[in-house]
Amino acid sequence: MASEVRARMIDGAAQLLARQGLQATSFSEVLELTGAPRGSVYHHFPEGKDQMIGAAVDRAGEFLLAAVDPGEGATAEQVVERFLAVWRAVLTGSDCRSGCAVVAVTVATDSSALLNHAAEVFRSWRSRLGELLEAGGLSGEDAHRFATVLVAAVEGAVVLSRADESLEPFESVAADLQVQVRQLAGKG
Amino acid sequence: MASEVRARMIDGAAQLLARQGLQATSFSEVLELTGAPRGSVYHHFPEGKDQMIGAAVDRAGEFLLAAVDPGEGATAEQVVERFLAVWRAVLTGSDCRSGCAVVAVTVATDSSALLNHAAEVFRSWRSRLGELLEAGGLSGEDAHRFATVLVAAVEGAVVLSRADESLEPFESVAADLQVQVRQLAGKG
DNA sequence: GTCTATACGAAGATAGAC
DNA sequence: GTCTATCTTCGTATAGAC
Repeated sequence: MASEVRARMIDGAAQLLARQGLQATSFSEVLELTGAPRGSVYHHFPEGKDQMIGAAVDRAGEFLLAAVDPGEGATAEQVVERFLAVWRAVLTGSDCRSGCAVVAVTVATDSSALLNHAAEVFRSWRSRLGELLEAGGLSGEDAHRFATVLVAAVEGAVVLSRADESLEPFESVAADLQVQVRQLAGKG
Repeated sequence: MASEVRARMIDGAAQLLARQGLQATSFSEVLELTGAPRGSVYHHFPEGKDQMIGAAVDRAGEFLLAAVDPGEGATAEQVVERFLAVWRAVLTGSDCRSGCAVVAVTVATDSSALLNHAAEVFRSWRSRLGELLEAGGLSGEDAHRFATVLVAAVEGAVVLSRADESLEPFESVAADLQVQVRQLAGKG
């Protein structure tokens, strides 16, 4: 199926972005990683590289939304723990060499189309986490304010851990965020 | 003077990194931005591009340390405000198109030498902010834990604001960090 | 849908003159 | 210290066959 090769390329691009950044996410690398046929590049992405990168950013966004979605009745603390668990897994599963594909694109592109993809992903994360935190017991105001801090702090912590080649910065920030959400939940 | 051209190139590279990322920070771009003579590239950086980038990362690190250094007797709140002010200025002075050079390198390189430069810069920021926060009234434990969150959250917020082409994510995170430091200062 | 071949430009790096 | 010229490699993109 056509879309199967396309999907593999998008997933591969997202992985490469997270691990090596935008520059290293070339068609050659994606083809090598996925085993996709070279001839299908411009068949599946007639608008070229930015189209593939944009799709990879969207994919990374959807992946996190799916991973963070709890069953019924998650507390705010559990929502935070779930979000942290996703990123902890990214770091531990790669010896801290992998990070966030969306951040990698955001800091390395001039294309306003790609920036819009990234902005939309971040907005969707903040929005969904805000909803889940509110459903988990926080006030609407606290929930949406804290969701923004949560996304920013975790993204920053992932960068720090990649630089440090160590989980320590991430875990330090993670512990602090858990304390914060407990405080907010306790005051309600 | 030889080192004057070299210093201009390093400053220019740091600016380009912050604004356009590692890929776009080519020798050609640096020469165009700084007006440095093309012939001096491998005179000043015999080890090539990574040497220039590493120097630019170090430079960005030192710049922030200098900018955040207060006069005598700054409170913890003032230390936080000062750190935030530096990054707010970076964003407002560039229509949110500029971010952090160190982050840009961290997410875009495989070189462990460059990662070490970045890690050392982040470590120096956390360490110095921790000292200043402790001098500003926080307990030693609170100071160093909060310094890490501060760096991570602000770096993440700068990325979010670049993607969003808006100061809103940054200011939302900034407000939250100020509330946090006030709480920590109040409990002491 | 996939292939090969190739055009085109950019970037890093080197050589040798001045 | 700086210059021009050049080499090599690589990445994007296109053309046209199968």
